[in-house]
Amino acid sequence: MSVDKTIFKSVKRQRAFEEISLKIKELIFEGVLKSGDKLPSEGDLAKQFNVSRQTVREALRILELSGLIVVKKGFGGGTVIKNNISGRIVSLLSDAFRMEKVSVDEFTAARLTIERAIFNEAVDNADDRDIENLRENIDRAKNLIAKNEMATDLNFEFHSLLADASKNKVFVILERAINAIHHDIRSRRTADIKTSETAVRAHEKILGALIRKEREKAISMLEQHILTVRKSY
Amino acid sequence: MSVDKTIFKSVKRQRAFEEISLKIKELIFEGVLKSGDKLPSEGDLAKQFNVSRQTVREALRILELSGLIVVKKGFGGGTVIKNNISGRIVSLLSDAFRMEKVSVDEFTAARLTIERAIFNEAVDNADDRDIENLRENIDRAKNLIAKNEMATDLNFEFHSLLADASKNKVFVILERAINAIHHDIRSRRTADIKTSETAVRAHEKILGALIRKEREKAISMLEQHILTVRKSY
DNA sequence: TCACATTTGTCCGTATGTATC
DNA sequence: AGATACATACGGACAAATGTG
Repeated sequence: MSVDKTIFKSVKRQRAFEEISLKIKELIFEGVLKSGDKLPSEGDLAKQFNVSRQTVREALRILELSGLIVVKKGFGGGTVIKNNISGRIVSLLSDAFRMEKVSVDEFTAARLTIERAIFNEAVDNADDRDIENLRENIDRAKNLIAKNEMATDLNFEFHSLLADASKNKVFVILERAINAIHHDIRSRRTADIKTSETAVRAHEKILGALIRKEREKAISMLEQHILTVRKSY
Repeated sequence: MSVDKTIFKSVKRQRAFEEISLKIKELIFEGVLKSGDKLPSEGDLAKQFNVSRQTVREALRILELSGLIVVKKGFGGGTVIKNNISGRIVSLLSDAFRMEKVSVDEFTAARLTIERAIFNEAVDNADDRDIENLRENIDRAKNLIAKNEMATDLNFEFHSLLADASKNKVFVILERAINAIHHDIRSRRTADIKTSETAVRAHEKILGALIRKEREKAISMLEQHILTVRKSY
């Protein structure tokens, strides 16, 4: 019997900066380096890894583009561990959509699927705290609109809170990506306050259905809501 | 009425290498630089942009991590435009799942959702060529198994081909990510040929249902198939 | 097999910019 | 305002890889 081919993958000799970025990455994944921790300065890292500063810098670029660190210059600056992977995913998805010319319809179809699933899981797994967060989101949005202000960010947040309530981290990640891309699409057209208001009303109904665990009814409302938003583009 | 906050985003002064990477990126998106085109050497780029080679190199690292170029060393080497964005997305999703410690059950739940949606879309949109590719995949897998060899890669490919048939590029990207992560999970346990065989038989039935457009029946088989695989972990 | 040219990979030293104290 | 500790950027050099003649 032949051996699984995949064990031979990637024998390509690594470049020094790749090796270094991988080493630091492992330390982050293992929890040795936690969010907020500061890495040594470029010079120190160069000494420790016994390479030049240029090599260290390229390794840091990789970690930056992987959404694992942020770099600040000036006094007290330096590289700090900070998880921004989902931000990077969003950025790449945007690129992919531009390159592969993904249409808004394709995006909407995928969004419908995922939001449906999220709602279904949320019905089963939402706890009191989730319900409270969702209700608070709606209240704050309504207050803004009463003051004749847009509630865009809160309306996006509603869907993220639903994802939280699903208790599935995959959905949380995917929803974050969807939100960011949706935000990107939306920013290209002029917004009006009426849209915000319509959205909040839909959210309120969806929350009610979630509490009463009315699956079918809520999901068809959710679909309606998403398709209404899509039409406005 | 208050103005949308997002119009003020990112006034952060760009670093030179960011500016350069952005400029090249735009040329790629505009189609001025096409897949297969070779960029000038690092030295030439440094002269043209009037910066040092170090700066150019960091810009190239960004483009590399963005899945837009590949770099080859030595004579006849250099930087070539090549789209590998989805590969990068997959890699980042894997990172995100590791960071957030996504469980196999969470992953399986999300996978079920997406594969169900893919199959549904595939029923509507698959053309003759898709069917042919799926059938060929199964035939080749069966041939391997007849020779007592594993058909792991082909079995993964089957699901990718289904995603292709859905004609939704978002699903194609998501399915690739699922495959990569699944592959990662699977590699941690010993594989046996019986699993390959079971999978191919399931694939064959699913293809049959796809051709006959038997939605419900096929989807429940698909679910069964995915859950069987999950149990083996 | 062996030199050779080209291009990336890596190193060192130095200078400048920048945010905080 | 000035001292500081960083990142950012520059220039020149050599090492390593990789096709070609």
